[in-house]
Amino acid sequence: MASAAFLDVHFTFPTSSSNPKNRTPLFPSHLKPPPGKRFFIIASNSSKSTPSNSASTETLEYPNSSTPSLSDQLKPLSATILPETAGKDDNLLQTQLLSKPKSIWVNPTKAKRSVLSLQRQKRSSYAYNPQIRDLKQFAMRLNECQAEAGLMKALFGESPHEMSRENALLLLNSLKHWNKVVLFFDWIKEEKLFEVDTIFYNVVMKSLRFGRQFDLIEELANEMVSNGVELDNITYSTIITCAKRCNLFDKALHWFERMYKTGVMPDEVTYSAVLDVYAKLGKVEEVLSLYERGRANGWKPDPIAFSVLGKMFGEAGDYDGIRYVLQEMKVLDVKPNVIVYNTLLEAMGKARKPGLARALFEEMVAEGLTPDVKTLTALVKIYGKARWSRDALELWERMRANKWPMDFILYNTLLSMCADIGLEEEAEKLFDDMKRSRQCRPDSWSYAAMLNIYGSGLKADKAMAMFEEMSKKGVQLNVMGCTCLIQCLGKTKRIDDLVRVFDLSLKKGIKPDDRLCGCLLSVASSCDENDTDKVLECLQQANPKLVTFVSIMEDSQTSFDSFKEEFRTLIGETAVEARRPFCNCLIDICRKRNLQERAHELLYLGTVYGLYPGLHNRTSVEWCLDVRSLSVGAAHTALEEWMGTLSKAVERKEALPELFTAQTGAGTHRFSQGLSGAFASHLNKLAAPFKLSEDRAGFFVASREDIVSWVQKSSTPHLSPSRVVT
DNA sequence: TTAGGGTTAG
Repeated sequence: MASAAFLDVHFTFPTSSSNPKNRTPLFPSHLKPPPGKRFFIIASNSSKSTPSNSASTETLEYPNSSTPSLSDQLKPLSATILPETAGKDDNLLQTQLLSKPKSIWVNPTKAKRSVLSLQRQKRSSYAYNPQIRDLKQFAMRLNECQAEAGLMKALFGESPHEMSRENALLLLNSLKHWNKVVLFFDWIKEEKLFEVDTIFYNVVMKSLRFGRQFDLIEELANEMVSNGVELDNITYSTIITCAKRCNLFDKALHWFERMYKTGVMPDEVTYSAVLDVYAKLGKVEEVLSLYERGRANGWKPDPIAFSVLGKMFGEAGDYDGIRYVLQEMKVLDVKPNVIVYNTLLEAMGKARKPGLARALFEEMVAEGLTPDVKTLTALVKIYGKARWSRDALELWERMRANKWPMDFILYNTLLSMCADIGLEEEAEKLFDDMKRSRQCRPDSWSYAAMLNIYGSGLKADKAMAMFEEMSKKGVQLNVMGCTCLIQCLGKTKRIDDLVRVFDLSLKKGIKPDDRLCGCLLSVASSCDENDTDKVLECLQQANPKLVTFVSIMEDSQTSFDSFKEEFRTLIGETAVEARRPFCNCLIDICRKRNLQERAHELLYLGTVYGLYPGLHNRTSVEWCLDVRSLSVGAAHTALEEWMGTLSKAVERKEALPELFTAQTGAGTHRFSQGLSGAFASHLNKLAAPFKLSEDRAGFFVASREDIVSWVQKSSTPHLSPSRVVT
């Protein structure tokens, strides 16, 4: 019988070796657990493994009722037994574990106790059922029937054939909604037609999983236990994956631990399902620990297990991890299938490795695999984010030449890629393709991508035409499309159109998010007073607290302390990605209204709350002000603040570096254009001695001598920083 | 296609 158990769970064997002295040592001497440490027990009293899928009849004794959780148990394991093995190849692992007295659980020539059964659970075969047609028809009738529970149960008795075990199973499999499946199952039990066994429970659970009814699944599992019906690997994997899909990860792990406790050894399906649970929890160490443990026991992971690992490393943006997965597959001679390639491509994208993603894709094609829509979607997205226009366009050509499959997500991803790279004509062509295609009509995402393209190119007429077209075709505008359009209308100063679009959007049910509010605030910060009021009226409907903050900001009676408190509350309630834009726009508004001190206070607060990380960089040879993530007004404010700081440093005769630089970026990014020019004119206004660098694009530079002489020449204390930020 | 695991969109 299987008798692996986790950790310091003591168990007794009702066999000749129940005396601990007769057992093979649990750990090789070099792997003995340090005193007081808990360990994962994976060894056994027997040199032969007898994996079993059935519930154990062995008595398991527990020293106490509070068994440590699996993750607690895994921690000491990963920290002590196998810490340096993760990420290394299998040979090394073998060498490490075989170097001293032979471990009973790593010797590949011997079968051994393991954490998983190396044999997948066998399914029972079934004979062809000649009544299948009638029963399927009967199932169809039941599926269409809307009757209440009592009537449904009466209908079950009208089966065209005798309700034998086989017929009932067939019918159970053919019912679509979990509600009816449960009703039918209850009926079978009430009628006592035959004993329901594990397979029946498994079929019902599968249906419940589809309906995400974890509570009901757990109820059934407990019913099995009380009725003495065996829970097998299929039962456990269904329970575990249902819990996972319902985001009940603790439940998933609870049932996994329970398997071991009741002596059921997981097979590779259950095991990889659990790897995925840990992966989804972001518990990389635990996943690797289980993985290595399985490997040390002779498990040859299949593509599905590697897909789980690949996805996990992708989520973590861990490139070394991705390489590890590739390496392991190579060592074990496991050929990746399309899904594994897709997962690894996604992962490469998340790890920001476009070149390696391209190489992997070529390898996949060279292996003779045909990329599917997910493969292509992943790659298109990667090229777009990397702004690799040539590769993106070549790929598109290839897709058409090879007649590779397309779907609406891929079309939309291609459109988004065009927006990222600024390929207007190509996007228009794609959009037309899409309109002509039978399966893929443009939807909200497609239109949002087009609005993004026209918006960033400031093509307000075309953007408005898209907006009208959507309305005519009955395509719902989404919040992203709305944001792109509003941004475009704001930048092209079509404020009346903007107000109309905004009002219509609200009527159509758009729920403004913080990005849209940031966009409105940005428009408000850049137009004349009359228009600003119109935009703030829109903002009032979307985010009244933000508008209130603007008036607090303008009120000279507001003390710094209460201003700070208001700012803290506002930013705390704002989505992370919109915080810096909010602060930038608020500073711009202050500068436009000649509220310089408030602008400096906002920059200070923004820095304190971490909205401008890396604004100031100091080394012994160079002090740099990096304003690339600032708006024009915020960059001006930061420059003034910095020059004030530098003046003080000179006056105090502090040690200064040789070089001072201000980095604005070269303006190649479509959002940062204009910052360099605006910054230069402000330098000019302050008569600050920075010059555009000839050899470092996007940098303004000044020497120590320049700065010192500038300070000495400036007789009046023209710039006194309100609060020094360094 | 009749019981279980992995992959796509600001």
